[in-house]
Amino acid sequence: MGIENQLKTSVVKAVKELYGAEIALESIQLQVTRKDMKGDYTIVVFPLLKVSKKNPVETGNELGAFIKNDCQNVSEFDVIKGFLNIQLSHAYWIDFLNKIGNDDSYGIKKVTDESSQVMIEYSSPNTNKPLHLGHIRNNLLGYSLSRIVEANGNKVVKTNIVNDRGIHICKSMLAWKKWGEGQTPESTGKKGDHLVGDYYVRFDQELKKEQAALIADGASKEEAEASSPLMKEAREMLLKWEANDPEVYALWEQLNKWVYSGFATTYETMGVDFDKIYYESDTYKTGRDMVLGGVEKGVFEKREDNSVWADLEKDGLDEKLLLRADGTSVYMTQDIGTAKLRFDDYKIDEMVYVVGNEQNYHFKVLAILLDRLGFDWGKDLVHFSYGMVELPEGKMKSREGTVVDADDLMAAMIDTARDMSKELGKLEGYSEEEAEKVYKTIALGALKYFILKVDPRKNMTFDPKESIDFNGNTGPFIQYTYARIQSIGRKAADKGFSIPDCIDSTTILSDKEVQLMSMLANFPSVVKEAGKVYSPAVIANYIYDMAKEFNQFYHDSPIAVEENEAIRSMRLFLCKSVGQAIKNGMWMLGIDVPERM
RNA sequence: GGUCCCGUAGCUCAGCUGGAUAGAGCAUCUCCCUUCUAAGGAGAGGGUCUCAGGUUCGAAUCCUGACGGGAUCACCA
Repeated sequence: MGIENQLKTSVVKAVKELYGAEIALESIQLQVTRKDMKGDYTIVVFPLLKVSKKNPVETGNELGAFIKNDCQNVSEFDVIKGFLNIQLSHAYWIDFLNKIGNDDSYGIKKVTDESSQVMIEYSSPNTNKPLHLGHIRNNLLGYSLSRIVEANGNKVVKTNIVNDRGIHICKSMLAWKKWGEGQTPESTGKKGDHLVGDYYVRFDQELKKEQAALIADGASKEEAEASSPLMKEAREMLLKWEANDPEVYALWEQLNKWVYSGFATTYETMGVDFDKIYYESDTYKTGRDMVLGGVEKGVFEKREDNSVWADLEKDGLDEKLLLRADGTSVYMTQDIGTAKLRFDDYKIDEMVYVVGNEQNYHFKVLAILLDRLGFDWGKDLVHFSYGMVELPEGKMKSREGTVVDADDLMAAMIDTARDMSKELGKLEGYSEEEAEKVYKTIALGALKYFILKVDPRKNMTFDPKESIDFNGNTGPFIQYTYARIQSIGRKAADKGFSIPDCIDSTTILSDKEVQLMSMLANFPSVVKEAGKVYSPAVIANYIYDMAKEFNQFYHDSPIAVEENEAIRSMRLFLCKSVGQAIKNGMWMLGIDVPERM
């Protein structure tokens, strides 16, 4: 039985014996004691006054005395106002540390054959332009989420749906064909996704020019948009693509190949990956079949013009188009098809979509539609809805060139990490290659932590200047703490001290040491909470607190240089445990920790 | 206009299943490297938790309303 339940059980017993009342275990308010107060756990006595019929302090004292007597792990208690603060014995904490100290996967539950399987969709890029800051948040959240879900003992399938089809793709294809002069990533030395992205921008520029010319000739804005030859050409290209025109198809394949190789590099740098990638070009037809099947089953309605609709009025929503009059699919159709294929491929107990909150409505509708089509999990699908990333000067707008490119951002941060590291002279003795690896670890750690530490559902402001700061509440601060712990281990080894496998139960502990152990003890429940609310931020803030706490301990307690052997051993063992928890927590964020920095 | 989300220090954010004196980081100002990594530690200043009601022994946290900001309501994706 865990300590929290021991304490609660003891309270129930106390209430019964002292006041003759039966209370439910769950009704007891037990919390971790505030850091600035003496004690490890706190029982809030206010709710118990009804049965004790005494004042808070008196009740607290009576309960405290009983519990101290009843529960052997309790060594002290004191009552402040209506709060009963309980202190556990040092022997309890040492026993706790001995239990977890040698567990490399502390905080991470084992995945077994019986575990549920959770599919997590994230990233989902368009193949007409490179990844930007918004995608970074998506990718980091999705990846971290997959780790957190796994750490909670679930099997995870990471998946990506690539939006490789549609008019936007044709725009870059057309522009490259018209003005590309056969340029390739090799001939330009450009990453494939950037090259294709350039032509997407080019299309937009040329289109604007064309429309401006039409308007100058007296056409209205609407007329200009409707009659633009470029747009017409793009639409024709889409039709040809759908009809499998060999030339268009070959062009599409070539540009996509470039984009995919560009994306692969970006994903690699970012440190994310997928177990299974779906392509919209493969799923949209299935979606169309599903919708037509729905018409036959009578759950959708076909109109005179051949368009297909879902009536969502009884769900309090509007009508939703599922197939256009010309039979082509829309966004929703594709998601239905993708869902079908996924469920054919995997046994999925839970489906999580990591998609921005601007699509809340879309997923609300999707859940209803999947449910109507007979997917058991349809109405239970999880839309992990995260907020937008804004810049200090406002929203990112691709047309105004205020988009922060993912590759540029990561490269800039690696440069900063390199400069700073060299200036501090921390990596002397490392080869160029080893040092580069550390720079990258630090840079990506800073970026990932910066983004993951904020509550995912909130909009966040990304200040490039601030993200490059490696001091304070940052990824590098935590990485540094980890590196420090490793350094202590090396120092101890140099002096011929080894880290013990367990420590003696009579060792005396300082308040700070108990505080650290108590924080370590919370790790599993933090992981559980993060999994429940799908929030990497919960993990991030927890590790930060732990690192901060450790640095205070480090500052005023000698560890490897401590003279007393029992204390030195205990501290080394504690260091190791904290290091492991930091490493595992960072793993859940998808952040690596360096041995030196 | 309907629906949904957000509003906490100058800035960026924690805290929100109701509990003790509302916490960090950045920025500003002090101090600490002849003990293990100063990417660190200690301290100071900075708050009517948007506002107004309500529920409660107790509200930043729950409820209602207002104000401010955002998203969405396409035969776009």
